[in-house]
Amino acid sequence: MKDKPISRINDREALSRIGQRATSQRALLLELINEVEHLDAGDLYRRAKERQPRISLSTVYRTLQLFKRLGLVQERHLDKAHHHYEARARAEHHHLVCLGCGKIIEFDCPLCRQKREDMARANDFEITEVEVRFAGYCASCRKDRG
Amino acid sequence: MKDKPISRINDREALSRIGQRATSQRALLLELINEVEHLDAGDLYRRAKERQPRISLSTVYRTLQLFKRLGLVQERHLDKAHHHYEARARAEHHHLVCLGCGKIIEFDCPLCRQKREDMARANDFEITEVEVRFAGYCASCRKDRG
DNA sequence: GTAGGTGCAAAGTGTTTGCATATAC
DNA sequence: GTATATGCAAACACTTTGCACCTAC
Repeated sequence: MKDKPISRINDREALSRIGQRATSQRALLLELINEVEHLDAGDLYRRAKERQPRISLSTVYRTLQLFKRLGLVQERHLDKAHHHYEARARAEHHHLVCLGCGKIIEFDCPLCRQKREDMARANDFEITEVEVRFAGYCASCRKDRG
Repeated sequence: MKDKPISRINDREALSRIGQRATSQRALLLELINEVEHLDAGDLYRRAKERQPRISLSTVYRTLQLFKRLGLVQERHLDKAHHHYEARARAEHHHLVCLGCGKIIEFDCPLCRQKREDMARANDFEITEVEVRFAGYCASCRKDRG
């Protein structure tokens, strides 16, 4: 089990520090996003409801938009159906996804970081999002498919 | 303007050669996909309708699924709202997207090809999809935002 | 002639929005 | 007290599906 970011005392405080109203919903969602990886809005809603049964799905969506705007989370496109979100504090990393079982393996790619620099310079772009996604089938899913 | 793949005589023939019924709708859609890049289902539908006004959106979706299954097109996630499709015959390449004006710059990345190999070997994966997406703001959109 | 494809309308998803109520500050 | 966030339900956009008719082979 991973440690929470040590710099954060608690989520309400983190919110007010950046000038946002610290509602219980926002604090809870921020906590969940920092605890669990690759959640989509539905996952987040289900988990949030366990602790705060009256929370609504629209609040989850609105809060995710807010967090995205604040740079607290990053949106990922790991499968076609939904967006996944992960805490932005984490180091840049990428995803290898199994299309059979949905397993996600994270990896680092220094070469991609280099490529990003090169592309930004060559095209006079300010690059703010990087997404490298490999997908396929893991060993055991390959076995199952024959 | 790019040449069509030279190996293809015409799209009806291409379809029957792979054992699929060569309907006029399929031939038209195949042609459009080979002509224009990064179309989404809606674009494709609108363009197809110009030449075949009775074609339906469900046919477009169903045909895209078929083509995907046959490996004729590849699905891309260039923005959140829709999937984009491109002809698979083309060499592996990636996308730099401007979040301001939507401009798409394609690029090649030999280093990513290398990384793909490494990841496949290290994790015993068969990697079938590779997606590298950089997004940000081009020079003129940066100017507009101040 | 028959298996399979098409068009249409209806149903499904995931996501956004309008509005009255509730809450943080 | 007031500006802002929430919950709910309704609206949206994209995609899929059921079914009767049509078409390629």
